Amino acid sequence: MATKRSYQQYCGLASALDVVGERWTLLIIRELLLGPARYSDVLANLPGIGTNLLAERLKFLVQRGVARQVDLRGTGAQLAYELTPAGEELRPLILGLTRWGMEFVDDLRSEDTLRPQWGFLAAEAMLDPAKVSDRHERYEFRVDDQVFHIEISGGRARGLRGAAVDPVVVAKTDAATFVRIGSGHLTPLLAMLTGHLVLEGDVDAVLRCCELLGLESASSRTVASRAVSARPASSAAAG
Amino acid sequence: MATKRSYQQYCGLASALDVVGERWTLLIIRELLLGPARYSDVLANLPGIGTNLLAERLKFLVQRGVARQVDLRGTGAQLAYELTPAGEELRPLILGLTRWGMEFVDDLRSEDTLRPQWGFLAAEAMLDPAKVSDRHERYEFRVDDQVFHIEISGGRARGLRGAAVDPVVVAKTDAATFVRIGSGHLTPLLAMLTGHLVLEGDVDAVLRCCELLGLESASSRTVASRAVSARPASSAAAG
DNA sequence: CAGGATCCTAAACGATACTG
DNA sequence: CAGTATCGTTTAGGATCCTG
Repeated sequence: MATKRSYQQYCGLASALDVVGERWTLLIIRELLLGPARYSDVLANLPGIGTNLLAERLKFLVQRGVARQVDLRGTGAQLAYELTPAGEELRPLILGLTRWGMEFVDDLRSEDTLRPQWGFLAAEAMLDPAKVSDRHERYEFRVDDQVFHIEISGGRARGLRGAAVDPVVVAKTDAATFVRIGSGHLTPLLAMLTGHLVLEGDVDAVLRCCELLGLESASSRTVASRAVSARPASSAAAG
Repeated sequence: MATKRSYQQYCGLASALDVVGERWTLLIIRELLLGPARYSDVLANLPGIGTNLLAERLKFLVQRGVARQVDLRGTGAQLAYELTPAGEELRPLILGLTRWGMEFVDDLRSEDTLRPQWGFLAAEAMLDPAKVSDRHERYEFRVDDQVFHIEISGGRARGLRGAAVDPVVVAKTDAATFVRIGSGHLTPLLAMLTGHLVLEGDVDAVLRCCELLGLESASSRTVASRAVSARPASSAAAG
């Protein structure tokens, strides 16, 4: 039994951390932010967590009203976990942390776990609300086998899973390249030149898309300015 | 030596948690959000952390560029830690977590740690940017020995430490009452009636202030609606 | 006052084995 | 598939003492 450890501070932050501050918990919630997921799906995306720990965390999150179990048996799928509204409220915070953490992403090591669906969260995190154009258009992303898109409408942008209807930009890439670009280790230009990124669509639309995501599409200033925080050299290329 | 454990995931969130996801780390940063603090100040506000762990965490945060050491000797004070710009970027996220965690604040237990300066963060977290009036005015709070205020100006609200110039509202209370009100265990009205809160100033200004902080000044709906998420019964009253 | 060294305990980890 | 139970190993957490 988990002898629930608490900070025992009369403070909102400490209480929040008593609920979601333990190791693995926010990563579990990240998985659920992508939609309902089965126990084994979550387990597969969190190498090293151990079955008992995952079960305990999920149970605790359900108990605290952050997640709930849904029984989809009958619809083809079976048991799954999903976030409650209280859990969904963490989305902007987790996206903010994701964005903040981009600065600390080192270049890919061989032992790193990588899942294409994380690209969806990365894209959501990178969206700059202040840079949304007033057009109505969609940018589609195909990261390995995952397809998602960003919809611009009414001056607001939002990320959606699945293919876009009539996208003005389609970007095809692999998960490693996607995160490399997001973390500033690679520019879209360089990724295209090395064949890791294929961009289709109107040039101006591509530029708007890069702008929206805070990417310097052509120059390499991004790499230069971010390199300060990390290592001296790096080796690229991945399978 | 701390054999830094990492999630080893190529993802912004995992990287963020590798930096600030360990136990105590965000609470240390909370302390630094209130301004530069000495080692022993932080230690005093985090009962149970252990000196070596605090030293290790601080060292790690400095190493990762989230905090830095400042030498204030000569100005009367001495060595202190403060946040770097990268650390300051966590402010909205930590305030968001603080707000989110308010729902999970149980009523005060005798063993809970409580610091009046946390009220400042709580107030900052409760500020609803959508409910800022277009006036120019200041609300002052005196929580035990701590004084801070909220300044409304140009349609924006911000929290500031210290006394306000010409405040339209002055609220005097103790730290426990302050957090109780913020977490919905108590209404301002009830706190006044029991003598734990003294409000001075124009009635309309008080109402605007409550509105800004998301407080139902008169009704008890707040308590009723929040009670659902927690316990079946509760015993109030404390010293 | 700042923080290093030590020691012990309590968790987390990872593997495996088991159950409805 | 969705967990529970157990166990050996590792690591973090916490208390205490010590030093510059």
